[in-house]
Amino acid sequence: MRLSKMYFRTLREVPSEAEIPSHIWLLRAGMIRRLVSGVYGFMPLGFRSVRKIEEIVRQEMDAKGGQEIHMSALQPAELWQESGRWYAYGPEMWRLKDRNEREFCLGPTHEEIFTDIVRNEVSSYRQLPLNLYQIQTKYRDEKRPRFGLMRSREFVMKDAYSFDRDWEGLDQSYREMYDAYERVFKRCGLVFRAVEADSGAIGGSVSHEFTALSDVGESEIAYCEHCDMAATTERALCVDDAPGTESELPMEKVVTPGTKTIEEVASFLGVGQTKTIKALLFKAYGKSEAEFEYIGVFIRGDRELNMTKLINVLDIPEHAIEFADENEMGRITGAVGGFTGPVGLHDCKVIVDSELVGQKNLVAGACETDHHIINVNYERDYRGDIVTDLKLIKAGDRCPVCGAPVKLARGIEVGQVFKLGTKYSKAMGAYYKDENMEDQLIIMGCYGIGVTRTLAAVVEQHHDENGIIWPMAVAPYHVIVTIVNVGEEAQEALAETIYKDLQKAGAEVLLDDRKERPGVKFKDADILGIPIRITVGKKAAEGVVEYKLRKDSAHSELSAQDAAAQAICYVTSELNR
RNA sequence: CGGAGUGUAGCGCAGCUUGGUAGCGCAUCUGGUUUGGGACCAGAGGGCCGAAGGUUCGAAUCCUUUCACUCCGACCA
Repeated sequence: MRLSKMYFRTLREVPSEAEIPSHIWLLRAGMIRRLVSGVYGFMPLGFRSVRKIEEIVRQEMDAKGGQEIHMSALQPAELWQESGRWYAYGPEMWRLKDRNEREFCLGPTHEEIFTDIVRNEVSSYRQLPLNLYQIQTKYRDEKRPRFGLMRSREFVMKDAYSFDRDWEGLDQSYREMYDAYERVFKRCGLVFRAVEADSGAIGGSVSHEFTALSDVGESEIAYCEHCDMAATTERALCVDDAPGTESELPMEKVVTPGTKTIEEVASFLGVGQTKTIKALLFKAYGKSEAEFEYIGVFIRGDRELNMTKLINVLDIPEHAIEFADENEMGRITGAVGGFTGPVGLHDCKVIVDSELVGQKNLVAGACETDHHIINVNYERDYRGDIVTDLKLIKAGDRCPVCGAPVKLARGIEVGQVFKLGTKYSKAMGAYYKDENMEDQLIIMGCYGIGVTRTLAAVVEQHHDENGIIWPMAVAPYHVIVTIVNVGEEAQEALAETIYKDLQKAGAEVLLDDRKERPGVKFKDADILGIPIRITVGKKAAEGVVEYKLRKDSAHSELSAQDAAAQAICYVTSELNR
């Protein structure tokens, strides 16, 4: 492709909408363009890279026996009502009606649709196992679209669904997808880690998230350097501190004026935050706005609540719970916010973090404004309707597997795999007949890769202060041949020769034949991040060119033939890594 | 959704406090000189100042309402 003919424009300045490197460079390289918040279009160069990722995904899916299909993004509400997710999915689902007022959504994911297809077509155990996938546009009306392709409202996703006879089959399918994912992300040039994850709105029991490590990532993982433990922080189990050994002292109400926060209470009473109880009052909805209950949650004062653990134990969708407001708090506790405690709390479900059970003589709110109670002990003074781990893991906490201190890291969630089990087959009636002509539920798994997010993650990990540095496998082109001075016949002729030779040898080549000054071309080549740069300049008459890799600063002078040969060799070796 | 901020030419911004009918850099077009890391000179085109109301002789500027966008928090591929 000749740059003089290509539809692209690099930007000299950083658009004000962009904050993080992937967003900045994809915009500046002219690869993407925003339509509205969270919705982007792909320009020729950007779309080529998207297709490269898709192709890698296809190859790895097909290698595991996956079969590609393509379902509509437009989905009827009925299927979602069958699975129960029409309500559970919440406001993130993009809903619409047709002219007859029939309800639809733009698919945020496709479990229902694939289950529906399969229940109608699969009837015998002989048709299983089955793995179907698609690469398709998904819609999620995100609360807060952010960071360009990182969190967008329209995005390209590969979603695969496995259908097995039994749990052993699912284990096998899951393992194969897991392997395929490792290959996909490795081929894309990502540094990533597979970690245990919560299954969230998708459901199921076991799940792993593939996280491309990056400081700008929105996903946080906890891992251990002494064992294999690695999990998202929302999933990671926490180890309770050892129980206190001191004897239980009698409770005593004390006056603590204006001490609303844990810090204030602890410093007012001169105790550590580990000797306090943090109280959080929530309002949780059932199936409708009218049906709700109040939930009092108690954890040790120095801990943070893990919201995911809470909604999991309550078995409600995330959008069905909110903090109680000041009026409700007053009604339930009889005090203003900041003085809620578990002792004498009525009309409210009480959920207690397991760690509190063993801790002795703690400080808690007295459910009376400006008062706390000291020497509060579990069992003797209060009990929970539910006692479970509700803590958010933090750096330095003990590893739940081996006890060593855990570390935290940030990353971009580029893929996730789930063992769904029978969640959808049961709700939607997807059965097969076994050897004895008996109906059996199909056992399902589902597997997603954020294709466009992967593109952003690649840029996030592969750039410098001058622009993108594409890994060969996802680069829009392999080589860029720059004519330093268009108009000089020797340069033009030699560049044309190299351009055609490289193309004949199978390389994807850009020829910068624009009537621009050299500086402009070099800057653009850096921004675009094409892995190999061949510069045809002053020594063209002698048949000599410069050969340089985008990732290196040094270049070498070679004959045109040698440069072309070296380029082909490098492309081949990189693609086969 | 809560909090903060911003909407002025394709992009980045100034002007707004103290109203007087819109400007700078980049980009674009023309001519010329340049040509190894985002050139220079001369000239030109391009904006219902986010939208709607209001105040005023007069509004980008003041007031009200609204929409959009970005950032910080809770959620996901």
